[in-house]
Amino acid sequence: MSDLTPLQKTLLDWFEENRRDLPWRKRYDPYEVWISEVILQQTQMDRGVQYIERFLERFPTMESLAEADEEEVLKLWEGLGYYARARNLLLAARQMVAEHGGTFPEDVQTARALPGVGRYTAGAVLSQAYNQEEPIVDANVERVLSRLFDVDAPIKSSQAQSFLWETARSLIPKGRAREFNQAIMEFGNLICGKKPSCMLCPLTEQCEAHYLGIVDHRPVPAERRPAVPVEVASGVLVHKGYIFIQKRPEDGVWPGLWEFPGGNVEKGETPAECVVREFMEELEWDVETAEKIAIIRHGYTTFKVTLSAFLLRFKDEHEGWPEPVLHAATEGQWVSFAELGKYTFPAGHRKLIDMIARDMRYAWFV
DNA sequence: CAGTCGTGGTG
DNA sequence: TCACCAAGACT
Repeated sequence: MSDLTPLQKTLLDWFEENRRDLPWRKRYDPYEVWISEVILQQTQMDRGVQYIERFLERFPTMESLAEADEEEVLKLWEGLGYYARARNLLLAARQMVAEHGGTFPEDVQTARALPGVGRYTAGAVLSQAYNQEEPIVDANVERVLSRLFDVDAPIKSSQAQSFLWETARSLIPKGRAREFNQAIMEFGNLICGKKPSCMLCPLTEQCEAHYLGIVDHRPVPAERRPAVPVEVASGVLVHKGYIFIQKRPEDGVWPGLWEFPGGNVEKGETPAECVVREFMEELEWDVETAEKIAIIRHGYTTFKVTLSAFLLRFKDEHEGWPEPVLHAATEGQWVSFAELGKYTFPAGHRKLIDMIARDMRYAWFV
């Protein structure tokens, strides 16, 4: 421990003083670390922590998760996005119970063979749970290292990435990977953030970007394509007080989530015409719009979506329950409004449900 | 390897 | 209001 570089010592000392209480830091249990890391992928800490606590409360062990239903895992995931993570989590848990004695693998190759475990997550779990000297590079580490070493290549370029991973590996002090990896991430989160607090930083004297006065220009972001505007329309079909929902396919956007049927508004078509057409194409049902419920704006990945939502009814009288011919879903279901809470919806449709619940116009079926 | 995969916080 | 982006993985 005597041969720490100033950089290593400063980060470790800073972490000693400033480490936050986070869910997996009580025991560094491999299962808890793994769950936490997957939830935190592309997710901000403050938001992710709440999901971590709920998830670990419901599924405290590898075995309990392996026995879970996908529907329940998805429900816990609702609102987090990137829903393939949830299904991969379940698949990996079952794989670990079946093949690895219910524990997270202790070597990188085996760990990375698990669905949803990439370079970052493998290093994060192995270093934090087992104190193995495996590096990690996330957005926090990218900020810290790109500023300390003035990385001028675009941060996502293969050049920059190979430098970052090599550097991250070389910086790990012998026997202290658990502390150091967390230290550099926590530092990147609390001090060397998007808007860095250089006034509070104990590393300014070793920071090339600070010396050059270009901290705000590091890291160099990847050029980003502008979000494409998309207009969609969805319909809440009410029949005898019940609402029709369908389950999305296992691939593509929102895999395995439930939704109100609908689709993209084509050129020369109104949103209302779109919904009617979509119900015919997706379900072979002849419906008509009763009224417009709301317009909801939300974005996902490369799109910014304007969602027009309509209340629908069947065009013709129906004695019983018409059978849908599913063309865009794996399952269909008639449910009461109260039962909608048990299903997992994309954020935009969840917003729609909340709006309906609060609108007195719809008290008759809510 | 560049595109896909969400969402809410933030300035 | 809006662009940027976060403890990335997969194809």
